[in-house]
Amino acid sequence: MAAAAGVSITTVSDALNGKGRLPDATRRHVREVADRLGYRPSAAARTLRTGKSGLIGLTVTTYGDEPFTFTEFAYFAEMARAATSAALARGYALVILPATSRHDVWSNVALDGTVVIDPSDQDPVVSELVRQGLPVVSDGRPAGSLPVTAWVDNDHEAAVLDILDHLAAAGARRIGLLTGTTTDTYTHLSTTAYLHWCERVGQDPVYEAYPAHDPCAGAVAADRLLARPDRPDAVYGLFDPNGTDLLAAARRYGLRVPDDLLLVCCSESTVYASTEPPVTTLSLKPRRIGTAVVQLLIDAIEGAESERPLEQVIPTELIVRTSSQRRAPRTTVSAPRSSEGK
Amino acid sequence: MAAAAGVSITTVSDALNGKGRLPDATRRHVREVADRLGYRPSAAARTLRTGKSGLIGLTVTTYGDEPFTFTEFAYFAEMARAATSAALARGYALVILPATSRHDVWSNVALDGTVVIDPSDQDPVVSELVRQGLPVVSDGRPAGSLPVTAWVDNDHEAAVLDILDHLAAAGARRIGLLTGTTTDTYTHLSTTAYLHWCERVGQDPVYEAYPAHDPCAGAVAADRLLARPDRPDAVYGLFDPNGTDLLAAARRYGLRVPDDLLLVCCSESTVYASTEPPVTTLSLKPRRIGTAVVQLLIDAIEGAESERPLEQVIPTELIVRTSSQRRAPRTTVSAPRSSEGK
DNA sequence: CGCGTTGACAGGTACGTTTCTGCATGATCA
DNA sequence: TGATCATGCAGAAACGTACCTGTCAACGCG
Repeated sequence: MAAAAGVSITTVSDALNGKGRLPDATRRHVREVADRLGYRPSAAARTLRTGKSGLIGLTVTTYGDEPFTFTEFAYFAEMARAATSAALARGYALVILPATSRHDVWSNVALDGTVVIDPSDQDPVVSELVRQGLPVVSDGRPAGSLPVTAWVDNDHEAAVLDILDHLAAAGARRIGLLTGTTTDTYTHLSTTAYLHWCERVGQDPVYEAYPAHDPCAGAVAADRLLARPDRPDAVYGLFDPNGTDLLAAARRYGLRVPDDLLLVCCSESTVYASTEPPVTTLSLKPRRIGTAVVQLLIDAIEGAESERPLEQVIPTELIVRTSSQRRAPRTTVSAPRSSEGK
Repeated sequence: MAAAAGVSITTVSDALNGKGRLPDATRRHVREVADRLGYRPSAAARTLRTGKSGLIGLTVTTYGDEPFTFTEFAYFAEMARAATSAALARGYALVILPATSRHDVWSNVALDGTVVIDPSDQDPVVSELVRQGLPVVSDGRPAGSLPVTAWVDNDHEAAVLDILDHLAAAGARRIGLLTGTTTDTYTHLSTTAYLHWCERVGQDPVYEAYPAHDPCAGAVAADRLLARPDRPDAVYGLFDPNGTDLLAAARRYGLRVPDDLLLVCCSESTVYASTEPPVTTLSLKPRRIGTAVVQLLIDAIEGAESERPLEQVIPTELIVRTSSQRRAPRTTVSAPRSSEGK
């Protein structure tokens, strides 16, 4: 390449990178020759020399041997999409790396930093990365004393309390929960928030837990919840498919939604806008999280003293639809309009 | 590292890579010291030296500036998941690279090969990659004369014809289509197959097209289709959300599914198992496609004379549910059982 | 005893950049 | 006119690995 342009290697490098002291004529000439030859500087050599690869790991938790689960489809897809966009805009690319992947794959790719989704308590991958001096930013606050560089999360407790209040305000007397058996932070925080709320308002907890990675188990658990003798008159489901599963279960038991059963589930899916009835959902705003996580990580990589806070809480959004808005009870004569009526 | 173990660089390399002629004692010693020091060979240096990075690009088509669209969520997520697993199992990792991404990002990452999802006619990225001598395998047969190394696809025409026959057998007299305005191969092949079928059986085509990347437009198009004077009594929707949108539209017009309207849509989503009624879906088997694509690509990368065919057609699967199975018509006395009845 | 052979390593080079340093050349200025 | 200085480039040293090519000892064999 240098020979083809009749200049030295240095000049080529400087011309292509806009450095050095070169007259515009030389710069143009080199670039032209490079274009004509289809010359691309070697990414590997550049990485070796500069120590920067422009690659960011995106680590997803695995259940079994699959990288990510049905439960998280919509969330993961949106989050990954936003993260990809944000990274790209700053010249980085994302590498998908399952947390439990073989060690050789991890050490075979030169990463500038890593995004970790929902890291477990003593995640060995995270510790290893941090030990190597790589910045690690997590989606979901780190459990235990995991030494991440920064994290972004929702306020799951507040979100759950909000939903329970919302359901109670809509007339729910006994609110049930569909939760998971896994030990991740999201499930844990949400469940304890539910239990605290029950304690506070003096309601017996009514919940069913199932392995969230198994879509069939979800349908069964939804059914079980509505088959209980102490059947709830409102349910919050922590996972994406719970909404359709609960709707189906309600139909099986002849329960009308929202008349006999109020429903909310946590989901990023748009299908709940056109189910019968449309279901109220809690959005965790994966796009904002994905963007924020990547920004924090790249700030850390580039050593820019980030003016962003290193621990960010993204607000959730409750999208209220028919399933959690009870019509005026049929057994009651419709009361005169009152904006204060409880 | 070499110094710490008291041996030469060569010996370290040989010991860690299982090459050379070293006694087990030396090999163990070197590995032990490496472990103790937390030493990891530099991926960048290895890539530079060997010319192999262990990275595979995963190129997704973009609409607007977002890497992938709502329409393809479930398909993309499943396909990417399978591809990630397959790549990982052979020691490779996936890099997400939007097709329209900035050129500098593409040339900043050392790829061994690339998977392209639904490449457009004269995709400049693909041409560039091929020119560089990199293997490219596409999900979806290449349009035009795109010189991909190999491809994997479904037989979309056959799938559509199958569905139309299925609907006709269920009693449909006028079958409508919900299709897209984009020019990708999937939309094109499916639509022409529909038109051919209509011509063959002598039915006037009844279809609405909308920009598939816009979820709102889908709902509107579904509504439009059922509002037409020549309203179809059966509809096939090419895109994932069409099922729920059509169900909602049918409810608005007081049409019962499947009694007044038969419904099928192409989707990988499990929600259609528990909608009211459950909707018949066509699965394109993204997991099989993702796996096959990665296998072909890695075979090409490693120069293994693949015993796999370079053009693979993955069979689709029609998951028949209530929405496309008409009960015995109410206006007719139920006929004696006859397995030949048309 | 000499010679080939094999085992066990060390040396050195190349991979393709980036970047520091150096060296001309011509212009500017005292 | 000589000293200073900016300009325009070339040389060369890394970066850390893989692998080819030695070298040196020990050993078996005729």
